[in-house]
Amino acid sequence: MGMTEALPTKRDQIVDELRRLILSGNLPRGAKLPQDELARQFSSSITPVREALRALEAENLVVSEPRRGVRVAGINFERAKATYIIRRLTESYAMRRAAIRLSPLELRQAELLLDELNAATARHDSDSARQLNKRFHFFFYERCGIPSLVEEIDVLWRVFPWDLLLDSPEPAEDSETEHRAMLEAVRAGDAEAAGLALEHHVSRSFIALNARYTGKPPADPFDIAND
Amino acid sequence: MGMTEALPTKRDQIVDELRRLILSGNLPRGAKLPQDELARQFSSSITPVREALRALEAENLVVSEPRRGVRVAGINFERAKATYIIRRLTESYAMRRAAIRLSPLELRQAELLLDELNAATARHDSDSARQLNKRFHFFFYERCGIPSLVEEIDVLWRVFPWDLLLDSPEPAEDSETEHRAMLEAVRAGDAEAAGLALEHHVSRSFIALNARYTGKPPADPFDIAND
DNA sequence: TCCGTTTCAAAATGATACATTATTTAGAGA
DNA sequence: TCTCTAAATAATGTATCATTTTGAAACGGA
Repeated sequence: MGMTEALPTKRDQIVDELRRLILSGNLPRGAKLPQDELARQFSSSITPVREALRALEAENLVVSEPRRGVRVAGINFERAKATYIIRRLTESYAMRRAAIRLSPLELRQAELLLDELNAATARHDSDSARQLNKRFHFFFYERCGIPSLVEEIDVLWRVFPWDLLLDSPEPAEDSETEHRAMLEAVRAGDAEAAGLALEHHVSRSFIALNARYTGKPPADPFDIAND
Repeated sequence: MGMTEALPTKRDQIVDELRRLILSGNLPRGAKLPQDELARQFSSSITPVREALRALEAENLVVSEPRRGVRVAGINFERAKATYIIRRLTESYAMRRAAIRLSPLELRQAELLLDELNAATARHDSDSARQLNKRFHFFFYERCGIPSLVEEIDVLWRVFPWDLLLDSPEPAEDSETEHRAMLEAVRAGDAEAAGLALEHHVSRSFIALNARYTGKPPADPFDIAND
């Protein structure tokens, strides 16, 4: 077979694993990341570790002070807010495009995905749920007709501080309802409704986070007149 | 004084210098970047060079194929398209917010900036023109009330492949008309009109680029039904 | 000549070891 | 307890080497 096998280098494996550990909350914000210890844990020499840390530094996932080492980057709520705003704008645009491009078969596949996701949520399998949530969202985005845009949205998801949401998981019913609304809007071929459903989904998520962090009343922070 | 002196490491110097060389065009797109040669040129060992290349890779300034080395990133028209889309969405949102926040004094300042910009364009001072263009745009964005969002827009402008526009500069009259439209919409306090004016500005720029690169008729690529 | 295979050199990756420098910690002395 | 000093710690940088892969050159048969 002409399959070109992906040959991941050790440094890439370390980058991916560290990113996963950070975003999943296993490595708390501010934790020190000593090269020799990482090398031991990843069964490698320090050379790939040092390269991996530079890559993560450029992603703003870790911060480095010269000669003092590298730490997991602290929470930057303001940055998270900007990411939410850009996610909301960009993903709703992709959603509008996808809404008029999905075939009936693909719609059925999306529905099956949603069922899987809801099942995982119901049995509190948060690992599967998160994975399926991403697959459900990207099932639409990937059909927006602009691959490079999907790539950029993927970057937004990768750098998104998911661990912010860890301690107080989102209300499952809300998410379920919103996902269903997105699906139904797409089924109806209503691009505008699909885009709005996604905007509402992202907004509601941020409003909850915002209220928890700032203690402010849940006014819509996306309203151009607010803040 | 409690000034903490910045102590640049060698790898940071290499990152900065390579970035400068790439963005200034001294290192052409696609050029190979062999570690040992770079080490020689920067009078360092290979280790700092390898770390520097990882950082630049995360910035998308260079691309690396495993076991095949690192090259200066080539022009990626598809990626430029995604950047245009995200710019259009994000900057028009910032513009809408700014439109209801500018004071009469600031409006006057914006007008003076625009006069300066038009003057620079008229005398074909493209360096000043580009700088003033950015100042004019960001004069609004910076008043949207969300600093972190401005930061992200700034990243979009920094990563933007401006050299794509080098050989055929934009029609100056179009830009001038559109800038004026933005300003007048803000003067009227019409957030929606200001946002739309900016969307039109970005769209028109991309349509021209798109036509030149793909030879396609100038259908609006932002229309969700197109492509 | 054209095409595929073999061989070989170059380069990236990874592993060690060590020097240098700055930070942190521990401890002695006040 | 506080401060200063000294050792330990850790990051940075240098130097070499082994391994693996790629790219190209050499080779040989159709």
